[in-house]
Amino acid sequence: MSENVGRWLRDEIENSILSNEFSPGERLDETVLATRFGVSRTPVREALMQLDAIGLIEIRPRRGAIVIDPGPHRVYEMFEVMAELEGLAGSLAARRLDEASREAITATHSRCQQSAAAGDSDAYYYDNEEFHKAIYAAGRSDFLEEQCLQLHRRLRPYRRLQLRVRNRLSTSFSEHCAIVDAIFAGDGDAARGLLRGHVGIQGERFSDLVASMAAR
Amino acid sequence: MSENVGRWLRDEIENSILSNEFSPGERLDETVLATRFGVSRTPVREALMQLDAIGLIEIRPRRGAIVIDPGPHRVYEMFEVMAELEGLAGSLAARRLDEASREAITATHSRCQQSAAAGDSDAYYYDNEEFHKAIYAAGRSDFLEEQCLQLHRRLRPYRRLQLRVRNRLSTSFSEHCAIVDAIFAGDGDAARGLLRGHVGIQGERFSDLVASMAAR
DNA sequence: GTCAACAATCGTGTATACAAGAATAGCATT
DNA sequence: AATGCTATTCTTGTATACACGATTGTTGAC
Repeated sequence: MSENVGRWLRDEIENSILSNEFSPGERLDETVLATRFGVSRTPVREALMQLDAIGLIEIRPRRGAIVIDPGPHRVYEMFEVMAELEGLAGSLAARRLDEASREAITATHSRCQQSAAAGDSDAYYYDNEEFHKAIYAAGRSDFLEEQCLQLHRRLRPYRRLQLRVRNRLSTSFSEHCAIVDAIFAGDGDAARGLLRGHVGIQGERFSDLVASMAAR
Repeated sequence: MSENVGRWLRDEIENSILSNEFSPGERLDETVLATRFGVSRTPVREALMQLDAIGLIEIRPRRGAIVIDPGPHRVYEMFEVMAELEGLAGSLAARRLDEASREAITATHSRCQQSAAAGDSDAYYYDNEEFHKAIYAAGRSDFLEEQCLQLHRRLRPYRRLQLRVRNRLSTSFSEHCAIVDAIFAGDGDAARGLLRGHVGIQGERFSDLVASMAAR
């Protein structure tokens, strides 16, 4: 547990939302949360205010907090921005690559290879995250890295849904290969384009997403 | 004043920070703020938590809140991301332009022309903001628009500093012209590239920024 | 004279009490 | 029976009280 209850609650509730324990549209009652976590309403309120500021919930004055439901279209927009940011990170990584980042990317990439070969979708889900985080870090822009990590978190549930789509696993890995090649070759523009394509969800992948969102 | 004191305070303190009334590194004492605004500590704390979540201040547990000092390098990184996001907005705008957005861009653009011609740097500062906001809106992506607006806000003080640089006003406006042409021509890639160049601060413009930041 | 330890003070973190607005249910009236 | 009004209840918003940790100042020892 974090140093103060407020932050701990924020993380706790945030996770509950991102893992769909609190469904979109659901009302978050301060008193209920307070008793549930065995604290007073004060830290609960502070956690909620932060989640509101981040954009995970909406606090309607005098009417309580509800979990925001992004809806397919907004999720698409979020992936669109994510693709752009990752593209930037990739292009920076290609230009600024140092030994440590190179090793981190290689390591996570080969772990992806293993889980892809094993067809282990859960393992790949985790390794894939680490691979992308290695690229964010390799970009050597603290601000960009933070923005990427934040959006990455918010998109986590939908990414998980996506991996369930047939063949997505091997497709994803071969895209990773091309990305790694571009970055290691120092080709920023190529890395940017490949990452944009890899992260963005166009065409039928969007309908896959909509379908899997509706299926929950 | 907003519906509840907490939000009002958040906006109030946020503005005070962005307008440099609270300098970076300054300690924000809850009690002092509470008495200053004539409220209790509770809404002050809620406002501070939100500003912490946004990234404007840092709350160190049991040690109070301080205004974050981005420092030249981090500001550069923020402009880098801003450039990327605006580039995306521009490319979307070029593809999705409708009549209303076209008119909004035209209107704000011509207002920029007037203040640039008049050499009125303060007026240009304002009109420039509206011009960029018109492009965000024209992209027709709510999420992207929100992200752009938020970053735009945070970069506001530095943008103002930049305009003080010699000749920046007319240079800026001629760049606007090219951007408008590209968007109206439906050339997304061109719009993206031009906006990236317009917003980003490379080369000597970065040293201009550092110099003006140090001069404060 | 300097450094360390202890005490006092100040400020944050949490709980609780109180006030005010929103939702709801019951009653009356048409 | 349906609709509108009122009263009650429930939840949020704000204030205040209390506790605990951090900071700082003072005193004593080396």
